[in-house]
Amino acid sequence: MDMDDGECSSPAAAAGLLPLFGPSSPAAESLEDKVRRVSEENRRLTGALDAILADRSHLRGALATSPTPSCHGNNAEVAGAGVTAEPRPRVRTVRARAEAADADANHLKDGYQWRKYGQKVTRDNPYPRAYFRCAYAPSCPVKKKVQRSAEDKSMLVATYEGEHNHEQRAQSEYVVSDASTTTTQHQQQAGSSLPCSIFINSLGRTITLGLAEQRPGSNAEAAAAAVMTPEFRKVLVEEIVNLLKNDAEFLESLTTAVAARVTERIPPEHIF
DNA sequence: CGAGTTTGACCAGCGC
DNA sequence: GCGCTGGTCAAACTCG
Repeated sequence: MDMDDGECSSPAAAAGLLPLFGPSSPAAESLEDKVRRVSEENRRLTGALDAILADRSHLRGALATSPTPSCHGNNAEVAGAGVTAEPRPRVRTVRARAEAADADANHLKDGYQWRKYGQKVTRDNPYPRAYFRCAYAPSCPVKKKVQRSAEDKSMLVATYEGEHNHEQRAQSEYVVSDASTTTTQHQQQAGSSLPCSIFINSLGRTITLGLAEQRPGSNAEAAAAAVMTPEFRKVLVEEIVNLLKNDAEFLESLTTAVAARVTERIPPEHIF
């Protein structure tokens, strides 16, 4: 998904144009126009998602037919989610394409500082798994496991465990979607939780979508079917739209682009 | 010299 | 009980 809009930062945007999503939008663009454009954007995103989902379908197929991968250790910890009433550490799985600088090390930039405390070669993956703790706050309970995908070595799979008890976002990268809990819950809570992860990198103008790792005992085919439903895709698009609305950099770029478009349409005689 | 990383050892959980 | 596996520890090492 190409989010690169080119160089579009401007002093006007920095000075603060009228808010695009606010109640006092300029009359230059009618509400219907805005709705139409948002709908078009929605369709465009849906199309892009179709392509992504199609690309993932063969992986899901392999997942459904192969013997349960990664069915020990950390995943076993997750396997009980939903079975017991005990609160468990929040577990999120994020897949992201490794940047060139990260290609050698199992580093996945997510805005937090991490300290590596271990590395292990696991049975199902020839690539070593790295273990990280949050280095920002010693008391922060969050842990992260990063391992290169065995299927696509350019993909890094990061598993986050727990919640940060502090605020520290050093970069404009947000890990947004929750890939925790069981597949059953994904299906039941399709309106609030997606069985995949979304990784938005505003700096690189990229969005990476990834399916969550299948948990032991989950029905991979059912999960794949759930992913392909129009409801899921609608929820996914809504999630992305919400995320982009909250992304200051994206909003700034969008505002600037819209301002430029509006300026183009203003007759020269109306420009001082 | 201090902070961060590496890596072998150790421990706990699980299945047989 | 034993072996296998993932997770963690901590001493040694590296780097700025």
